[in-house]
Amino acid sequence: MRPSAHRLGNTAERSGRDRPVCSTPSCDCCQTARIATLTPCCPDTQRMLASRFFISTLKEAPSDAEVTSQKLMLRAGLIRKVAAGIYTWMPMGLRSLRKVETIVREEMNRAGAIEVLMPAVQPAELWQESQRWEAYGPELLRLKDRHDRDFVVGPTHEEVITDVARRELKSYRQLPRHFYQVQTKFRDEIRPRFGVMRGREFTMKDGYSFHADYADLEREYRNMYDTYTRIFTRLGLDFRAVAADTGSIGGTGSHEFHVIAETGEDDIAYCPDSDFAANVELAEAFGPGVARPSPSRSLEKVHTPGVKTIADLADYLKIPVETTVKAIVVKGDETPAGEPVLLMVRGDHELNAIKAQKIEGILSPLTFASPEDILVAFGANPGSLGPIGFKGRVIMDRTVAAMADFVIGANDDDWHYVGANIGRDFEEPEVADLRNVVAGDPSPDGKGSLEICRGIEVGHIFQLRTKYSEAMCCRFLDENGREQHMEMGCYGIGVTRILGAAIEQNNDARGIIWPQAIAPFELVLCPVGLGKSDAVREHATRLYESLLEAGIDVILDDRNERPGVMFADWELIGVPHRVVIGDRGLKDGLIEYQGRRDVEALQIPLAQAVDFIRGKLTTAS
RNA sequence: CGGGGUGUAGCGCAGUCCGGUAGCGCGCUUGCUUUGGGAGCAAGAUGUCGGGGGUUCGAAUCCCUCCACCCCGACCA
Repeated sequence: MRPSAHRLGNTAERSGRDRPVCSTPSCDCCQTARIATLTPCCPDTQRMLASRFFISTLKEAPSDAEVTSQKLMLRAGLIRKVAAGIYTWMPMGLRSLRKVETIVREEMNRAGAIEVLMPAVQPAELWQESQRWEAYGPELLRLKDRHDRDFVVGPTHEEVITDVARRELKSYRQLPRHFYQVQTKFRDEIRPRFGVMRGREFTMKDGYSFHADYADLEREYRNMYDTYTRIFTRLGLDFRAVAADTGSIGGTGSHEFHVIAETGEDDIAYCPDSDFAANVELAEAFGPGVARPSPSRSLEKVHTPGVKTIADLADYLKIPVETTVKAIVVKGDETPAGEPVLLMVRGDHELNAIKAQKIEGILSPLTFASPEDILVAFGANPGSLGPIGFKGRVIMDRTVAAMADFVIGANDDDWHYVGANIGRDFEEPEVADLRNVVAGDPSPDGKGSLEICRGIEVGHIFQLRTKYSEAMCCRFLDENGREQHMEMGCYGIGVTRILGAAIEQNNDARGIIWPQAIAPFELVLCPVGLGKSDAVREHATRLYESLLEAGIDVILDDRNERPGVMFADWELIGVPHRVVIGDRGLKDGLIEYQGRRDVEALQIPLAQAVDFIRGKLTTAS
């Protein structure tokens, strides 16, 4: 430890202690230290004075900030932008970041995972071995060292960890093993956006588990599902585990963990009455579950001049959109390729490309038929298309299958049919799930109906199986002495993104409202008139000491700012609890407490302050 | 990468069309007054006008070029 003048002059105060500590936060020694040296005056306590900390708030956000969390993080001085998608974590933001990391580590350790730290820069050879050197696009940041050897800045660490595992784990006796790390990743996103929510450089907790058989992988997968649930609960976030597409990674099980927020990038369908939740693109859409009514109207061709869209049509005919049917023409993949296929979806529903392209005979990725092909096949242009008179393949959505007397294009420009009926007016088409689910649809698990909300993906767990162990020869000897590939699981948490998501979910006009568990400070103590009132100074100091002693993560705002400035700063920063101490209340022996979400402050007798605050901190989330 | 837009003081912006010695608000510095919701008065400091090239007596302004950043589309923690 570096000796400093102010400490040496304060020996009386530290007698009886091993390490130098000054006894009051606003003592002369600290006042001197503030000018004399940057060494913290009390490095061995949690002591935090606003005057020694770094607070840098902005009244206006930089104009390139887009979303709420980004603006607030910039304004509150949590982060500063260095380049597109690359940020410096300022002291205030770092405190929150560390708290998130700590919770993640505690729960990962508790779940039996073991921490490692792998390099950010990795040799190209490993990526070539897993074939991802080619498979990964420009998102993978590649670089050369001075010897002209290829490296990447790791966007993820499957290769490195698999390399570790194949060198270290030889026997089934060493399995299972779960290694995790908290590391900086780099993904050269085409379009970094939304501040810390989609940065290029970001912190991620990534864990990789190795198993002797699939049953054990499944066991660990459930263990991680529970662990993630515990982590996001402790973080104080409103979240949902969502069934996800296994995508190109393959494997059977995959869940995303989403923080629920209006500004999220993903649509999630969930059932309020059960645990069901899935990406809107993935949730199965059912029909109304009732038999198709029999036709009650005759088919009638009506003139609809200039009507091109479903909205126009409903508007023009003054009918509900739900009585119309949308016709979408896509390319088939059967020979001859590109043969148009007609898809029918109810007017107010949305075609789901993922579902459609999975249907046999439809070109994947889903491709719309060209206007020329449509004209040839239908004799009309988009806007007036329908199944009546069309000779090709027709597939209708389950909901359409239960409709009668609907409105559909007449395959004649500017004409539609009303009173159209399946089977009577055209041949019964194939039925498939073609659309996105909407709010009110029955839940696929049969327990009530679905709601739609938006979410921010903050975690993802999936079963890799043997994809990497096979590609990289990661094998072990089983109890029969036979060589086998390890089963692998992979579990990620977007640590930096969590902070953005937490703010998206918790803010108001004044600023951030941190969940207590990840607030940079739990409590701020604001003395009013610190510079001119001895009583305020004395009581604030004493109360501050008591709060520290009670183990509370408190900062004393000793900047001697005007109250308006202090309040505005701390509300922007989002500290969840505030205590104000001033002459006004002190003359009646009172201090003031206000929670960040509270409308009014409470007057609390000074004598009960610590107990009261402790109570508030333990009951708050 | 394709299409659109913006670069002027630490932050937010005006000035550019129509060339003539660069401005406003916030912030910053100093002094005095103030001190329960982003203080008042006074005095100050701060700009390669994104870079380079060109046109012109003269360029933030017109032309060319490069760069950075942002917005709209596919990826992902």
